[in-house]
Amino acid sequence: MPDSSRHQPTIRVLDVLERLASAPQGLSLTALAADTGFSKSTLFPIMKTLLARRYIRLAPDTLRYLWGVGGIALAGAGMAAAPWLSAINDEMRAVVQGCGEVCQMGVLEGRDILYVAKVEAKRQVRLLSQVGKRLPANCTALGKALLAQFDRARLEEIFADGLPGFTERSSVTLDDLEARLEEVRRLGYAEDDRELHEETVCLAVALRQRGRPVAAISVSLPVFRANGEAREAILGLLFAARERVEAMLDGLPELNFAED
Amino acid sequence: MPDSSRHQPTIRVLDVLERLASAPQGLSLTALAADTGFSKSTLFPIMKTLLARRYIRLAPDTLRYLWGVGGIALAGAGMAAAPWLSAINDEMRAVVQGCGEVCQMGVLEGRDILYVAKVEAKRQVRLLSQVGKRLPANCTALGKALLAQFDRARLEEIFADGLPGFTERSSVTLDDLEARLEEVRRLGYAEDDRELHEETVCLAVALRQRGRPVAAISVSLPVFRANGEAREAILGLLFAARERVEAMLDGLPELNFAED
DNA sequence: AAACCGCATTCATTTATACGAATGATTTCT
DNA sequence: AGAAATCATTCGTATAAATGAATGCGGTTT
Repeated sequence: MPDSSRHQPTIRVLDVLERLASAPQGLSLTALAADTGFSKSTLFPIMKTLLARRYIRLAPDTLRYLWGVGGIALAGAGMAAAPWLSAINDEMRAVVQGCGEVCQMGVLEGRDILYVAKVEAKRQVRLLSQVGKRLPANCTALGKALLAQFDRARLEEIFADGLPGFTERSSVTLDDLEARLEEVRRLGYAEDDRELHEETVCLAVALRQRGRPVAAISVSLPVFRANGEAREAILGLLFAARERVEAMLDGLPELNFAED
Repeated sequence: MPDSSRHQPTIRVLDVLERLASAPQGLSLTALAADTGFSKSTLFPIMKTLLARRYIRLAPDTLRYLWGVGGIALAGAGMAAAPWLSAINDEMRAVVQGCGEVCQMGVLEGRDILYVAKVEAKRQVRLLSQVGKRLPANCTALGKALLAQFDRARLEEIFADGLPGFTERSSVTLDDLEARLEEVRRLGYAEDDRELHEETVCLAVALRQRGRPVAAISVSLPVFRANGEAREAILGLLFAARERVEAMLDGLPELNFAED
């Protein structure tokens, strides 16, 4: 069936941009073809065009495609449309500077978390997430931080197709999820303890605009570094960031993340 | 001749994204078709796909396409690759807050200025530029701020195909351009007095990383508001922003805007 | 030095997309 | 209230792009 919302040429371009956006050290054409599932000959003219428009550039030594100034220009445009993104990004950088772990921001999209921004740390963690990608909200700290605003009825709507699981610790029943969300409401933050990935822990707080959660930020770290001391420090940073961001958001017109 | 660097499907997607990126109040499908030169039926499936991926969203009341969270995610990726962009953007916002006029940032690309970021002001100016677009460097304040680093020989290389002109005040000879660049070096800022557009004036300063200019920021305003007092105020803001940005850039690894 | 690997690039054919005209739905003007 | 304008959407056909196999190129191994 020719579904007009699955226009292949457009999908190809977006996939390339997204894949490249979260590959700081770049990707070769072959690697990109393998990653996206499109043939090299299909991608070739696309890459040439993106190069000509400077959305990407070729690493001078190795033949790898990197994010370029054209793409950065889009980022500039995005910030013009969403000035709060830049401010939140600064707070995320402060968090990363404070704890040395990667910080991410996400918004809720149906039953998924859409990863919207990321600030890398020196000590890298292998993450399943990447900017532009989606992961089930019930398996992520970001997701649970945002799902905590909903009652049982709303959750049933959202997860009408069931709760996907990644590891054996993932909440795959509504009852389990609801118990964890109650915990989130009580503590003021959400946690993902190896629910998405066996070796990764995440802590997240929701960011509210005039009481309404609009996004969430999280810190991810490998389980072997997630001792009590580190967690305390990270939570302190997240709470401080939340306070500053919310003060800023309350002064802005309403952010709209309407579903349709 | 089928030039692989002018792949139409890719161009269409980029044009749509760029056009929409610099339209804060959104565009209808028809307006977008008129703007980009593609037919509505061509754009239709592209828009549907961008909608499905949340790159754009439909304004609930009016049927206009707006920049969406998916696009914002790309912006997040761009900022992850270019953290300095967010910092510069903050300085640009400070400039706009100080003078109430639009502030833009650009990088040099051959003989053109590529507009990389923009912070809008309440009092809008009709600008020829928009984020992602290119304009001849010799006709813009941003361009001249950055061209001032080059000697005669390098300028001859860059403008081997001649100097394009927009108004009768545009510098269309190398001699004229060079005299103006000398002025830029002397004063420490560049000016475009109705050289791009009959009713617009721009002031720009180059941003240097360890002495090497990497980008420039400018303020644009209509000629009827460009009195001596306003100019003084704007230059003060630009100089202050430059100082803070350069202090920040000097602490970062080298920015790469390689041509190829 | 010859054979090999990983890479970008080209080519002919199949296949999917783009276009302009026509339709239907909604809003704006008189 | 009626007419005109504006908008999204669909359709058949002309056209442009996608595909996988084949080619060419630089560096590395046998």
